[in-house]
Amino acid sequence: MRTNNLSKGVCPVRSVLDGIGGKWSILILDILGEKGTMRFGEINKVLGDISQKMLTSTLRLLEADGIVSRKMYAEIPPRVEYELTELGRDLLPNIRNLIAWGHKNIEVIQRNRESFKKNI
Amino acid sequence: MRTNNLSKGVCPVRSVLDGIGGKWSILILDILGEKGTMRFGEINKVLGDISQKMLTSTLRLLEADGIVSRKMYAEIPPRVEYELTELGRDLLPNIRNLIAWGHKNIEVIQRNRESFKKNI
DNA sequence: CAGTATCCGGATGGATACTG
DNA sequence: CAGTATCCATCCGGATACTG
Repeated sequence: MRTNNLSKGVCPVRSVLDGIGGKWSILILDILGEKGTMRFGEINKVLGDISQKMLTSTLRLLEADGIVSRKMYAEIPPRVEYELTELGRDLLPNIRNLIAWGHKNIEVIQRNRESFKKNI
Repeated sequence: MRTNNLSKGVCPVRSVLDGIGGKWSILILDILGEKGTMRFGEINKVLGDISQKMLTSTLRLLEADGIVSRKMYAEIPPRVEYELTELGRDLLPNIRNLIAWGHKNIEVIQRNRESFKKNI
């Protein structure tokens, strides 16, 4: 399926993974998968320490890939709702597995990091 | 399990995901999982367009987490071999699933990106 | 061979102010 | 409310040169 050359031109999967490999994408997908539909401010609040700028650009990226949908309501004040598309819901289990793995192994990894620091 | 607050202090899983969320980590884990044991130069060659610097630092990061092991042989010229640890092999299926998902949906995503660009 | 050291440009990401 | 625009510091990552 894959050749033994992973350079960018030969392995286009990299461009896909780059999209969801961003600093915030996984978190956003996870929380959207859990809540179903969320407003901009709601996501912003749940994530806690993301800036408006990063949230906007990450949502745009996911929207461009067709992983997240964006619905704007012509109201005052404006309301914008985000949710996973079918593609996004298909991706979700993979994300969830990764997060679950992280949870399961977080103590081990933190110990590994500690002992690695000492053996320098 | 998880609260509704994903900020860094509250959700330590983020630090774990940050490690494997690097630009090259997924690729390296995948290829190591396939080949079993690889030398530095071999990985460098397969990845094609990674710099020595990035390969070194990514390998160090994965090593610190205990996901990759590093064995150095006192020879001239030196030989260093990398392979997945048990923890790394446990992580591998998740990585593989993500890559498989990327392969499966790459055409759709590329089309989505195209049409998104036009509708601006 | 498998790195380390250094330099450097560009991308990333935060803070702030402003707008429909 | 949900952004956009701008400025700015930091980090990322490539190129190059050097070393055990």
